[in-house]
Amino acid sequence: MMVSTKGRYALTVMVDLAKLSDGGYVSLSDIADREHLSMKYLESIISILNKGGMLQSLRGKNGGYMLARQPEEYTVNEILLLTEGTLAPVNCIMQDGVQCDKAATCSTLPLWAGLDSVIEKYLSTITLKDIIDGNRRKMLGDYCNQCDTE
Amino acid sequence: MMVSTKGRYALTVMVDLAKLSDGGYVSLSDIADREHLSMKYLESIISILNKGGMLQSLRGKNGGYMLARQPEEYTVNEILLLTEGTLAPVNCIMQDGVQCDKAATCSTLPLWAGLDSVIEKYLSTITLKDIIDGNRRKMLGDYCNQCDTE
DNA sequence: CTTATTCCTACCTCGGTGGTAGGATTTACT
DNA sequence: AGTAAATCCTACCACCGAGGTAGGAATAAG
Repeated sequence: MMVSTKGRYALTVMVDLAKLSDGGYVSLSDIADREHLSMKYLESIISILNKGGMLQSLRGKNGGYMLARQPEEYTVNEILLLTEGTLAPVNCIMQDGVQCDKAATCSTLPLWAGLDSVIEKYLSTITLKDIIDGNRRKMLGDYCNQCDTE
Repeated sequence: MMVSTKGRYALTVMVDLAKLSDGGYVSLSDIADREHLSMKYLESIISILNKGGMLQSLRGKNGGYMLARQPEEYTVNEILLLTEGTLAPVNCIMQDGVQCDKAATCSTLPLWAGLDSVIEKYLSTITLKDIIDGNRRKMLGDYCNQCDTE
């Protein structure tokens, strides 16, 4: 498992807010109810998103959260990176280069680096807007770095 | 983390054996020494590979392991699938379809399915031969499902 | 001043990861 | 026949992150 519930719920929250963007502040209890998730657990997750500058928040009555930018300005990659810390598929790939001491002679390292790159490229092309629009062609089908001109 | 040491070491062992293919049986202690890994731990991993039909083994003195097929006939995907059980990046994607009860209405499911597909496609194109040949272009660069005619 | 909300800190349980330990069995070689 | 070298098998264990729960403090609207 590469993406835990933390990252998955974070994305769910962001999508939920994206659907309601330009509708004012949305309370966490509303989100939790709509998505059938524990509000207390969601609290710790949305806190990461908020501190990471993804959201605007307002405390007190009638407070809540809203997106800080437009839905098309968020990539899935940055949302997951913020909440998960890393999306590297293996321990020997770190976010800022390589950590293993056998790296220089490791035959399998290029494979892991390639996998990491493929994942990052895919997640960086999908935005919140793609998700709320249900852009299945972009998400599911015929993914290609170079052919895709859309 | 999507691939644990189990899968990583399994691939390392397979690559090690691929480099020595057509050289007779290779003992586990030789592999462990060469790769600087615990022999006892490797034992449990190579047992999975062996039972999965990936290897041929010979017990007793001068025994050991060798590949059951040619290096180019193994994809990284099948090796990792055997040892890790699943390569799904999230819990809501299973090897044989979808498990979550909210699947029908889930906005983010197509994204996870797409990610799963991208990972599987990449790992299925790389063989043990690519790794021992150090085919960096195929592993690292310019990966594309449709353009790639090689 | 009450109510609804975000914000903050601490705590807990469970299963998987990453091994270790010890021995039984099999085969080659002398 | 006997010994050494190897695979095979079962059991065990410590640690840590995942996936939450609990309780309250601060803040803002009405």
